[in-house]
Amino acid sequence: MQTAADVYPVLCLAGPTASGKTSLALALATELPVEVINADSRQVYADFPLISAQPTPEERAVCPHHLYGILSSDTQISAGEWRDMALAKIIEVLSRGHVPLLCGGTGMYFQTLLHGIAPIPPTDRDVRARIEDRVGREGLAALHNELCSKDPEYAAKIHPHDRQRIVRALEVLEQTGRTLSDWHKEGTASPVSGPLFVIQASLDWLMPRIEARIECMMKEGALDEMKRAFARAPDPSLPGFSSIGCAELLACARGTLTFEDALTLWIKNTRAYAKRQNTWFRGRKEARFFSPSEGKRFISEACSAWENIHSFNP
RNA sequence: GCCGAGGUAGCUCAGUAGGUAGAGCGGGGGCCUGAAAAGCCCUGUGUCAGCAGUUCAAUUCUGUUCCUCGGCA
Repeated sequence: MQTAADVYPVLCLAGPTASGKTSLALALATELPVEVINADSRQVYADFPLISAQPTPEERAVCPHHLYGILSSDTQISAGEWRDMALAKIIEVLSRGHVPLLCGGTGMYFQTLLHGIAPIPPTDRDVRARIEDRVGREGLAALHNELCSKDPEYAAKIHPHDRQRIVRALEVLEQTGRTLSDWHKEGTASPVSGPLFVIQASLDWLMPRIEARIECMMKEGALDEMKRAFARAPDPSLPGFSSIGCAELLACARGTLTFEDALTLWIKNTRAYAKRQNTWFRGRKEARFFSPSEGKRFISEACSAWENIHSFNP
């Protein structure tokens, strides 16, 4: 049973890439003593401030920002690890009497923060590598069959081609001795609560902004940023390199893509990503949607939401 | 102007030994419990360039017109 003191209030601002989250967050900072906490799985990497569209130093100077550019490219982060870091930051911000504003585009991160995540212990990288190796030798179908007999409940939920989830399920089973579906039945209550504001922007509206942003990134040295990161850690399979744009820029640097083709591909992939984000957020029943032109409404609703929360948590 | 190769889904192309056609990409829709900017699923009727001919039947054969791309002039 949770007491009121165990509930940590937050404000959440989500939306697809290039929908204007950063500027809205800063606008809110003029009304409330906001501290922004990053809820974006790519903006945690220090080597890619430009490519992952982290707030600029000028933007960060407006109010405190947390969890941006904190990891090296070879460091893996998981949704659960992010949640633990974010929770620590939230508590810290609240202790200063400030407003934690979670801001980002990673739907799953908001999900884990607001609704919790199964308490599965971290898994060993070697275990996954071994299972991946088996996929290569025995074929995915064999491992899917294995999952069907060992954890039929979870196997029924995923597609036989879903390699990532098949491997994950077998890995958890091997390491914890419990099935994933079993783990998922554990209570996942979260001590964090607050409104989830979502910018709802159509792809038609987003596209010109995405194009402009990427062209701007190119001008501001995205290619150099990638080259520098690569010089520091010359392995594009490292976790930090999975931002959209990295593979495209790397191909350009290696000469397998022209500058123009890399740009086109980067834009295309970003569009597909924005589409997926929209699909994710659209399905959140607790979300409070607003259009990009309703920034003022967001500000006032966020302010009154915070006031309400505060009357319960003085 | 001549010779050759082509004109099939938004794009790149496959194909039909004559029975009105299919992949990839793109687009659209969706899923999502620790890699999530990841991963995965569903979704393709288009005068098969135009016209005429042969045929029960032509996108497929023949003729012709137009267009594109090479080569020769």
